[in-house]
Amino acid sequence: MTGSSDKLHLEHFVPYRLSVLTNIVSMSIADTYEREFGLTIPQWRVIAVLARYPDLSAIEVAERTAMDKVAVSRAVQGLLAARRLVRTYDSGDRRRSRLRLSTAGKSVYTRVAPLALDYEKKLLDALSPTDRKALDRLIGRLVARAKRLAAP
Amino acid sequence: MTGSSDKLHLEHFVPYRLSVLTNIVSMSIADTYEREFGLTIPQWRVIAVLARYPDLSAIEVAERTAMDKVAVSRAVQGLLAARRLVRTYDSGDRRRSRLRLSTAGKSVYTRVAPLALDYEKKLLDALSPTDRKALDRLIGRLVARAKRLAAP
DNA sequence: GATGAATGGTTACAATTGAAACTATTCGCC
DNA sequence: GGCGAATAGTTTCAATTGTAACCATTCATC
Repeated sequence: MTGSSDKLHLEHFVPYRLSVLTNIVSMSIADTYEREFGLTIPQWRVIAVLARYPDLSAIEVAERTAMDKVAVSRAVQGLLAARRLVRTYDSGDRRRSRLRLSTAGKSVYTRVAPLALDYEKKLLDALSPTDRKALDRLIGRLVARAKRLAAP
Repeated sequence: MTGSSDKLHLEHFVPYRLSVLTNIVSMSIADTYEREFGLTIPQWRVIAVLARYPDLSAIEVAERTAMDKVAVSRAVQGLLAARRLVRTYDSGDRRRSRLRLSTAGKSVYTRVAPLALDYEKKLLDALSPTDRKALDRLIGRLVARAKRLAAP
């Protein structure tokens, strides 16, 4: 019994479709952040996580943003140069940085966060409340599964 | 009435979660294709679409793979160098190429396609049949909406 | 308390990607 | 049939990203 699923059509292949969706979404967002705030997406992620959890180290930021430490290091450099971040070092372990938003950084956050939520809202307006819940659950399950499949 | 949705938590922000999911999936796939077949993802997309629709031009390939013409040009170069593709030119319009898989290219396709479908199957095993249908529908709607939001 | 392994973070270099300019050909129009 | 605009595809150069090597500091063990 050979279902339609055993022939490969790119336009029905889930990894491809996810990639197309994510690209469109990420590019829309990146455009806005870059144009209006001079922020890259990695920089925005760092700001978002530090707004909620101040005084994380770079590695802790990496864990919470799904970025690697090099990406965090570069995002932090940019934000420091723009004076949107203040960096000190842990007195107990001088390898560890402590990162927090400057006043300017907080201001960027309070201006960008509503835009981000607004975009998300507009995107999810395509779905019914039930579908929104389903999407959330599906993404969670797929991430868990994809991680397990990638593990070895 | 301020629901939980008006504070931004990266870990619940749909564009972020989509990006994380897509990265994990794409990297798993890219690893396999690269390691076992020396194929990049753009190259794989070109092969997949030409397996189904032979004799497309580069621009037609671009339309069907959501890639831009530069990405297609580079993928085609790699595939030509590996002798996995044959290129001729349209006799009526000599700007247009006609691309088709060589014997070697077809052989790559028949070996990669089952792996791709198998990965997709394993990924979707995390979901019930109902959820799989739902995912398909949700992705479709989100793509349509994201395109409209990006349009202006 | 010295010494090698581990950790936090940065830097350097190569590979990938994106944007714009470029070539070749064809189309539209007079 | 000639001339400017448009199209197919490539190339070039800069910017981004990935990988590995690299410091500095701390930890574990002796």
